Amino acid sequence: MAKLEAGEEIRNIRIKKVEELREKGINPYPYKFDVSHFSEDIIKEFEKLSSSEEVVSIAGRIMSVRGHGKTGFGHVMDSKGKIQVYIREDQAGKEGIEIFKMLDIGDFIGIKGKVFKTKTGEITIVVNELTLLAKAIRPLPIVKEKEEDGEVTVYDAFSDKEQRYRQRYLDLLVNPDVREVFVTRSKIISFIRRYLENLGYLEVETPVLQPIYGGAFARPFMTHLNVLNMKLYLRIADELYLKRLVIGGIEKVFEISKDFRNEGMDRKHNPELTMLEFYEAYKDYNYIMELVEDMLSNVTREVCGTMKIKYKNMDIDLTPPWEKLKYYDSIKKFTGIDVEKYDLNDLKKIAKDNDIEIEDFWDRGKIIEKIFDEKVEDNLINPVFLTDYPIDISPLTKIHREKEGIVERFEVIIAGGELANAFSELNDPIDQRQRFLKQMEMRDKGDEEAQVLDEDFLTAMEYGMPPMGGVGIGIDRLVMLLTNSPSIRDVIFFPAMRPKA
RNA sequence: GGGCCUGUAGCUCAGGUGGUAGAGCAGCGGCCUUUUAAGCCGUUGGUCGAAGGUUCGAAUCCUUCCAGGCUCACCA
Repeated sequence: MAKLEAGEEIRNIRIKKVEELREKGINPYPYKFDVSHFSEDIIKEFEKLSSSEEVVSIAGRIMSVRGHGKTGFGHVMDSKGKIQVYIREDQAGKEGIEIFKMLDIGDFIGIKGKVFKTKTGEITIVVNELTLLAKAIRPLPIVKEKEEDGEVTVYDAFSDKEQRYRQRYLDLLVNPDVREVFVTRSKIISFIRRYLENLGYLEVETPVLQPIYGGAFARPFMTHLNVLNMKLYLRIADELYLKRLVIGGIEKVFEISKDFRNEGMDRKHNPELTMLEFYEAYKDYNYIMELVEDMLSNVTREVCGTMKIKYKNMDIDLTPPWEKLKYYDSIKKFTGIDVEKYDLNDLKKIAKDNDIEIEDFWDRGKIIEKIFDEKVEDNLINPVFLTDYPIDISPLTKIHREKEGIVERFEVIIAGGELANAFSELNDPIDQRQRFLKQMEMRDKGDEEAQVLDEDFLTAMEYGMPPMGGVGIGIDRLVMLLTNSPSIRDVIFFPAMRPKA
């Protein structure tokens, strides 16, 4: 042992117990155990199980122990909940009691026995056979609960956020709410998948490793492919590959994927994030708006039981129809500034007058976007479709059919945050090339997040791309909203953390 | 990156105008055949985030560093 670590003593005692068990002929790590019921089933089917005197078998971790000499109580936790077990020597034998006395909280055990109710009315399994399934040699954080008039008071909750994120398995074991959040996350993703499949969408997988990254504004992660001695990027979006597939005739396509953005980490950002993107040929952004509204309001009802939810201290109603507001009108509404009337120099001055920091090389669109982010976004609590964005900040979006300088794009803002971003997709290859060139110009001027010209993508487009609508939806943000989680770290099992010192 | 705050036993936390540490739970040894924050008796356990400094003496004061939280900025 190179170094004595904290808790070494407890660990040594437990290792000694493992040896003792082996000496007694008990395998502390056997291979299997047949489970007949989950804890929850036993509680639900109690009447039947107790009158038939059926022997049930369950497995799980022992989470509390109360010994009483030749008897003892404890709670066993499995994937569906907890149930009390009661052991007594005249039922489980001397060996049973012996094993029971050597148990530590956190050990996996298997129980065979009949179901009954204690005199305090708790459904309990009386142990006929106790099998140790796996000995734990580190102590679990102990959480004690007291139930009084239906109110559960938690003592010594495992609450250190750093440790909870770093050792999520402990967090999951000990804090039941955490599991709930992730179960909901899974339900949300599964609902969306079914929803799109029912509409005839095909789920696909496109490259994570890309020679040229694109489809969003973000700094990428870089890596290297040894065999071809080439630089590769981890994707920041799926967009350009999914569009290639639509070009290839897959007219309704979606992907749920991890994207990677080499940017700051905070309550709303994690370097790897889960993104849903879907594209449908022959549709425009109006259609996508309807679809997104229907999908998100229904997934909300599915997992929350209602479309009226609470997020932090906000009451949010996702019942359709959602408000529609033109992007420029939203700025007018909350700042009084009619950005359309001003040219680049005017806007620079307005930004300065409003204490909005901008870079010299920025174009109109970037400045307008910044004004929006600073002054408008936080005010939008209930779902709103913001429509018709400046062309400068939307290089993959088709120009507006009626008005110059803007594009057919919308974002969904809920609770002051962007949840979805969608376009009538640009399918004119000549225009697309121009937009890329403009982005390259911005990059040369110092915009590190400007998009990169993708010749291979342009080639694909030049073979003909149907008109289409498409959208990207941040799944982590959606899960945050629907589980009332204030931080993105609460909806990602293993959020990015600095390595421990 | 800025500001504020935190880091003491396995967990949750006290202590702190400087005199090398405490509680509850967990653990360990007992007693106990319906307990449930079980109880009762006894008891172990900590280089007080790290390093350096001031001092006769530092968990406490100072500096730097590390990790984290909140917040602002940045961030499609």
